Amino acid sequence: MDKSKKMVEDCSALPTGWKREEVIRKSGLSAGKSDVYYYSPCGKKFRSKPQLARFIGDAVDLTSFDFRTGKLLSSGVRKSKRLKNIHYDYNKGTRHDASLVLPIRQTASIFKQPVTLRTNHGANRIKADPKQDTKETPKQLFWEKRLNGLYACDITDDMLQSIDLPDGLSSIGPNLTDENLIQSLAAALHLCNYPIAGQTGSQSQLERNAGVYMNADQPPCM
DNA sequence: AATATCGGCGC
DNA sequence: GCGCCGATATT
Repeated sequence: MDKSKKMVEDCSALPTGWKREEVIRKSGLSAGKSDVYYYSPCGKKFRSKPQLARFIGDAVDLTSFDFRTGKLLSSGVRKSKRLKNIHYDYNKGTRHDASLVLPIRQTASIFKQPVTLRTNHGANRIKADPKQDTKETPKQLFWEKRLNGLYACDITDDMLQSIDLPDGLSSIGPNLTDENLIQSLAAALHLCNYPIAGQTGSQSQLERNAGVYMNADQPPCM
């Protein structure tokens, strides 16, 4: 068989590193029919959607994934590349950005990997409703830096102007741009059901060791 | 033995 | 008709 490069293309609907291959049957009764295969980043070959689903588990929701075409099947798929990480949750009727599903580390591996987490020390935790407090999920510090370089746009693909940072608000943390802080605040307002108060630790503490003194539940600002 | 390819069952 | 996977061919 052909040892040169196979016709294997990157699959946009799956994590980076996954490949898709389509081979046409050239003989037999089913000549002309095609078979579709996928290759995981570690090289394992998959030849059916059930087989694929068993390996990726809950990491990716494949209900809207069409195995044959390799694309997300929905009535109106956005063609913009900027939106390719955004999937639609048909159960809840809400959009989900992969970068906002925080506790899952984003790697090329098909296996879910544990994320090293920092638990908030009780002393510097923001006071919150006890009922909601039990349901809180841990976050990575400065996770919103992953939002850098992403922009909102309207249906005509025109970029929306980001709003300016209000006076009296300063960002805390390494290389955090004003725009990134805006994104962080917007995400906090969207995701949190408790007051957004910013950081409460002293400035010098935060500068010295953000890993210890930062409150990951609050945006990196004060 | 491992992999590529086609057959064909079952939904 | 087609997805899926067993059966068979190929290396």
